[in-house]
Amino acid sequence: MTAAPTVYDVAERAGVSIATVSRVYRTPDSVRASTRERVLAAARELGYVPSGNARGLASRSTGVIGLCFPDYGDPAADTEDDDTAMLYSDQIIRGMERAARRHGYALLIAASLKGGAAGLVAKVAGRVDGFAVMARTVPTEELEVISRRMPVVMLAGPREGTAFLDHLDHIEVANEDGQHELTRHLLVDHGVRRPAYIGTIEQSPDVQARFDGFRLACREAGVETGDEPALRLGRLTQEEGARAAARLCESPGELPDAFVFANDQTAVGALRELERRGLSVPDDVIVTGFDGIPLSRLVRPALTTVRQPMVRMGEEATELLVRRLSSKGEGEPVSRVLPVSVARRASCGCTETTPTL
Amino acid sequence: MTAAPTVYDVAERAGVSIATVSRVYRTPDSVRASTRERVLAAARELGYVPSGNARGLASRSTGVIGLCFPDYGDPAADTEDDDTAMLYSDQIIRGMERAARRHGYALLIAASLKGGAAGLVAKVAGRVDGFAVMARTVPTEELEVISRRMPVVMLAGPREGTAFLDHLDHIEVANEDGQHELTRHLLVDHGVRRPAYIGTIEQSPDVQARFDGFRLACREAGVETGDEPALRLGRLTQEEGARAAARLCESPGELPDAFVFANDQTAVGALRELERRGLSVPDDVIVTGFDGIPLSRLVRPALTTVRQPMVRMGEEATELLVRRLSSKGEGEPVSRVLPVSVARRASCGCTETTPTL
DNA sequence: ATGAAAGCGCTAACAT
DNA sequence: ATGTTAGCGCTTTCAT
Repeated sequence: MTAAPTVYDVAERAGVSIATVSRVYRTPDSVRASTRERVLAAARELGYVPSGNARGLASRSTGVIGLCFPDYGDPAADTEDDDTAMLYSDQIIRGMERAARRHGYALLIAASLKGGAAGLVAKVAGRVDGFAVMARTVPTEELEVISRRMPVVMLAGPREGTAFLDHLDHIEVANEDGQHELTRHLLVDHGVRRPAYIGTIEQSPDVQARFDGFRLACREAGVETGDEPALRLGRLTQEEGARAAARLCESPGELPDAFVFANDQTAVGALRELERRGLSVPDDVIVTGFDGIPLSRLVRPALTTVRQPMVRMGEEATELLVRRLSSKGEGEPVSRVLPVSVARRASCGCTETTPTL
Repeated sequence: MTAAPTVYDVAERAGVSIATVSRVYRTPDSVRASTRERVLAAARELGYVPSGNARGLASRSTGVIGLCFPDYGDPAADTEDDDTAMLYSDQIIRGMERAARRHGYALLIAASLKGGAAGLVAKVAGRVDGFAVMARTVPTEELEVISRRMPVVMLAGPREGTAFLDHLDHIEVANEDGQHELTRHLLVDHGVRRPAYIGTIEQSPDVQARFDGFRLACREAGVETGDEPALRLGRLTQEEGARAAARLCESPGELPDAFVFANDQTAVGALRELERRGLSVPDDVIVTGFDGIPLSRLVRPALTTVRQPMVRMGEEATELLVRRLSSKGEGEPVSRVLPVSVARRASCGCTETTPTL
């Protein structure tokens, strides 16, 4: 690896000053065409590439926005299925990148390490003009400090917990609305009367909002529910979902006519357990999820769920950042709620849509 | 947005020199514990975050690796399906990021803009310690120049064309082997005798290698094929695939007993066209693809195809880069070929595997 | 263990 | 239209 040429090398070779070289890259029109050509030629011959670091340092801007996301451990999915299971973070990344590209920004992504997110923010923050953070990724305190220096937008993904710093921009999805609509569908269109909600132990805002939507729908339909979910799970995994289904089946009294899960993973786990027990979905019991992960389409019966627009969330995050960047961060904090949509599939008794061709 | 505090601010507040502040962040052990605490405290109070740019400039390294990928236009998939369709680039990104994380690197991603990739490399190269490039993303010439200054690894994704710069590290998948194995399966296990290969007009190395694998299998099985694919397509899209199927159905003579497509998209298009014509897959004709995109599982019949390990490719890319970086780029260029695996599904007459639960 | 000072490669006034 | 000259915020010898 040879030492990289600098503006000085190019300038000397082209017989101009370094300022001219700089101009050729920043404002080509401010340089006479013939001069520009000479500079460009010299640069090409030398293999010159402007140092992003030096530029960033001198101009106080990088042309890069960032994303911090949690270390999702290894995807719960079997390795076989590795590339089918698209994680939230992947979708958000895609959305952010796409929008960033349109605005001429590149995207820097970094996940917290399993151990601690120590230094994650610092690492990213030091190299970008602004960034998005998936909730629960970094300590609130760190964000507090950094958001005074650059735009930060909080992404309330699924299963989050942190109280939001109220001066940050913030994007979330309509958890309550989605669960409400889905539940109403079960109650009104499928005549469900004894739905069981399966939530989590630690009440994250998202899961709480979903439960609220569930209860509201029940109340509206005159269906009785307690103030508590039928069950609370420690983690929202397939295993836990399967165990939840087992518990519900074995508990005394009448079997609920619908298992309403707080996410898709657990619902899929339940599907498996119910099949093992020889129970039919949706005939014996309806099962629904939340999130709309790809797997929800693949399972049989296909899972009725609430789809979250994660790609869109990424795009919105970028748009928000770019706007802040061009307005120097002025203006009130924005809080945006993205709409969700209910996917009515076979697990609630709706006709399954044909796979897209 | 307040002006960001610098080492000077922290140093002053902590009553030390800027060198000490710097040491606290780079080599904490070289600073007395009490001093370190004072510095850290001052930093916290001030909301100090080290400037990645300044660090990079002074130390000539960024702790970031990059990825340049092509602008895949908007995904062919319907918007509805947006989050189900995981692109290659997404998978490579995931793989690279995962591995990068393990080595303490962050990942900078940037796609070429539709128009031209002008400046893409420069933009990325200026901000990273090394990077990967998906084939056909940037002009060979630019890479030539840059690879003299930092590690660059070429990712021969699907449908590529550029001749490889032979001094770059390079990762590709076993296209020929995969197509060979798939074809042999059709010939030997399903008794196919008149397979038709559908390739592309511009012979990219990947597609060429696949065709070579196809021919080899045919030769071995004593099945006659020409030196040319039955059909060459302009673009590997679903539309083109559907048109190809139509052409093959309408051409005089016996219908081929298998359509062997160069990728999944086209195969899926063919599936649709065949269904429209009332032909049964695999009874009337077998259809196979190549790539193993998620959609290939979702269609009915599920598509038999060759799965490419794109996530793995991303991981390998990072590993290669990291190795080069720690060895200062010494050593011969590496060229790695990743194994692929055949997914036998319904479209060739194999029992369809139950969707993963 | 800590400090002083010289850059790192560029941009951004300010001249000319 | 082009050149001069300070920095930008850090790391890195070299001293102490």
